[in-house]
Amino acid sequence: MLQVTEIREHKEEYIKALAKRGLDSKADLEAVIRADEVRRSTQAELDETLSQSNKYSKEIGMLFKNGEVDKANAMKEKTVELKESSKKLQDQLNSAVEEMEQLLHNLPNIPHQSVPAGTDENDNEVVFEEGDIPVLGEQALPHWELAKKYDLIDFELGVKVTGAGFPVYKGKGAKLQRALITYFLDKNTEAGYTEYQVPHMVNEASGFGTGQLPDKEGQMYHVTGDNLYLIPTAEVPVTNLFRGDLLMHSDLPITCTGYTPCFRREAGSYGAHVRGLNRLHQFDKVEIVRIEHPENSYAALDGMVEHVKSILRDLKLPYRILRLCGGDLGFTSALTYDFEVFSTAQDRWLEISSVSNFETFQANRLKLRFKDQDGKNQLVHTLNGSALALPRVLAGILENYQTPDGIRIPDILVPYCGFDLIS
RNA sequence: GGAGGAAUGGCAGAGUGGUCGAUUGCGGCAGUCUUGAAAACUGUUGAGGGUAACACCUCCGGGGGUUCGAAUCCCUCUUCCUCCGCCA
Repeated sequence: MLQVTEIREHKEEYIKALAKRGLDSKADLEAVIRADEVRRSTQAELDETLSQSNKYSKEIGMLFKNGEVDKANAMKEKTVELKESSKKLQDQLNSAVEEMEQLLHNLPNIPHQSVPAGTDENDNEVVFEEGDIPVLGEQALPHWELAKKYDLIDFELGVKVTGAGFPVYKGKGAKLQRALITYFLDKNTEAGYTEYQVPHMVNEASGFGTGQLPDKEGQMYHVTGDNLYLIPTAEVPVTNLFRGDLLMHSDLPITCTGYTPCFRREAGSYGAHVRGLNRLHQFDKVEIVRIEHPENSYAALDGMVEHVKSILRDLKLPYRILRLCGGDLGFTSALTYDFEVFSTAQDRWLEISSVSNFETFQANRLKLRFKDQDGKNQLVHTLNGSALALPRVLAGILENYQTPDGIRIPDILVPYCGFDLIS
């Protein structure tokens, strides 16, 4: 959520920046400023009324104490009118605040200056590319066929038990999955991230805190009986661990990692691009989250990018990094780098990580602040990234590591798997 | 699920209708002492709105009510604790 004071001070810059998202925000921003003006003037009027009635109350108290009952009762009558007008002003204030918040909830984050303008994924900027794309023979198969051939994943069983998009991992497929999770967590904790195991369902306040609600209501599974949401990413429960906190500057940075399954409804997309592991309703992901001093957040973002790079180097997978354009940038993000692995048998890039700086956008909703060196309370910057999302990494490994003898296991994973070939 | 108790500032913990936004301790910050640090001592220190700065207003788990006046009384919701029941 954007901050009103910032909108007031930087209206023109904000309009320009939001235009990179293809958003004409002039009317909305001005409406926010207007609602805020109404809010402030109503508040001032209300304060004045309350101040007057507080004064009367104190005097009445004194009069009673001195036994001047008649005078006190006379003064009571004076407060009647004040009470009525303060009630009316309170109602006016509430509706002004509500109107302002409604508008604010629907405004996305301000893109960082380095974010390129653009309308969709075609306008994303490739900023880095590394790793050799393997040359596979004619007989190379896409991962869903390899999964079937070696009996690693059973999509039909998932359909039977739950529905499409809920795969069942079996045997070496399940073991490889577990190996990846453990390896990612080890890698992240070695880099200083503290491991957390968090709930897989969250309440409404948490969904709001990280920005999934009300914006993406329909994309989360909603447990209506208890009004809880299945998490779409560990970002939600992990970041919300700190909701409402007032930290000390010496507490920063806070760095967390956690493995969770992720649940996404993602309705309305079918066809070749969502086959196999490409898009699922339930998938596994290891997430990293950082809570940073505003001055350090972009250095931290670079650090996260380097960290994810090192994982992909370990796995020896060919990948590239994109800087998302305004049109493809998530609602809450100021700057996002997407990592994509090249899936050789499908001849396409698959997104396996998304690393973002949210600046104060989430912190403002979370009321997550810290006391800075001058003793002032400031909003923190929050960041997160996947390190990594499992299914497409698995797809990349299956496809890129396939040989006529079977699927080789990347060296780094062999100790975690206990085997080096799937045949 | 049943029966009781509780929720107060970053934390701990007083306060049961009228200078209470709240005693005190810890923590934080500043200073004295010290080569420096620790200890000790002194001072300072809740949050939000508002203002050029004051003033002023709001906030004692959330919401509602009683009253001229509520941390304090009433209703309601949530959460936590104790006991009982059920259970991996």
